[in-house]
Amino acid sequence: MTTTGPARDTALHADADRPSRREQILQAAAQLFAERGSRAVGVDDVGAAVGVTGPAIYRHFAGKDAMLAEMLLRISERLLAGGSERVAAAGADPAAQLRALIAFQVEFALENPALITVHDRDLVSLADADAAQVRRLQRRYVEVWVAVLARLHPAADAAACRVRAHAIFGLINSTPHSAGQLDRAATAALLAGMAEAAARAW
Amino acid sequence: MTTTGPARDTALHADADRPSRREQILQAAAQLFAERGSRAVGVDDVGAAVGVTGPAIYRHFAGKDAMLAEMLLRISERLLAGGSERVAAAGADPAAQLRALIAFQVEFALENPALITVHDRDLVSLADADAAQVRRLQRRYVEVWVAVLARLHPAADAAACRVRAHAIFGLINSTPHSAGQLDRAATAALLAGMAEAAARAW
DNA sequence: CCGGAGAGTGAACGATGGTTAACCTGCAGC
DNA sequence: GCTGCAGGTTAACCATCGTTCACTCTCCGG
Repeated sequence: MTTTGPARDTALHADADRPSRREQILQAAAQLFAERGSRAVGVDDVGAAVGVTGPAIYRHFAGKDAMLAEMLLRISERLLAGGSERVAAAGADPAAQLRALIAFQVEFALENPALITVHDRDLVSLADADAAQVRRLQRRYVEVWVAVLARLHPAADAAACRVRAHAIFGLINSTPHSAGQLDRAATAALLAGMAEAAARAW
Repeated sequence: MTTTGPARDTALHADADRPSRREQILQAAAQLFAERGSRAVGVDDVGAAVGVTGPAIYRHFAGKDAMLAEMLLRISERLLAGGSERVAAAGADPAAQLRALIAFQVEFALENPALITVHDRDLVSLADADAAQVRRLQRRYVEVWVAVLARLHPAADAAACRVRAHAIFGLINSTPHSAGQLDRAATAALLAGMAEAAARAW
């Protein structure tokens, strides 16, 4: 197993638009973690996926856990930031806000099935402090949804809205399980329709 | 083929209503696997959870993988059998069949959150042959749903129904994420309502 | 009373895999 | 040209953990 040509080129004349080695590692790791689970993936595997040996990882990350922690933190941050942003941009109508949130989540899930998979499968593999941080971010994202759902269901209490939000996440985040069944646009439309129906039910 | 009858060996012990040691182990393992992930749980942990040492497990299972394999196979079998049964008992009306399937899945998910969690998180930790067997059962269960959904949406093709089925599973199987928010009955009603709305959307 | 099977124990073995150490290399900038 | 740092490499270290082994101990059937 020797290094192939292209990996060398990027190291030589650091192309600005080409992702850095660090980003390559994170992306490759996400893919592998999603396929086999983080604990079943060795540092050597991640290295091999980007054309280096295992210990080279330690030039870019403090360790395997740090890699996973950064991965999950980034996902949670992207979701929270993106969700908040879309709601703010959707005006004051809760129905429009809901549609914006759904569109965002569907888009994210279809664009990053590996991240979605790792996000909830490997949270338990995190050190306590990191897991707590990720959960804090997740909770805030959930509350963004809950705020919108609460305005759509004035009679429902927050707990019910939370259950509802998690259910919608589960619905939309099912994409890794149904990959390759339909083309992207059709899947997006179907999931968005289902999510909206589920959000409004009762 | 180590699948023996349910509680046959309880006859050996005086108190027959207590589950056999083998069943205790499976149940404790399911709980631990759900909490930390199967690869993070040691044989010693499972043993300790039922009051024995690690190696004692080997009196009841060929190994750790065999334990996980039996766990996942049982879940898949229970789902397939239960789903098929409920559909058959629901008569010819596809709407009634759908309600029966939803009620069954909701009931199962609320009754066995740990099994639901392990079922889709630790499938990747299985040996190839076992994983293939589990996936075969899962596929058959999905097809039970697809058959019902296809009759509700005559214009939709099988692929769309499959996406729909996975989305509904995701919705209902979100229970481990929203545990403790509402009481069981309220959660069941909410999820069933959302699932039905999602199933009928468009 | 006796012997065998089932169940459990503590100790040891071996593989796996994360991490570290020591060493190499090639461009950057005085 | 020297020097330094960024990034890689190989080899070794070490902890963890699944698994096996050689024993007990305790029922129970004959």
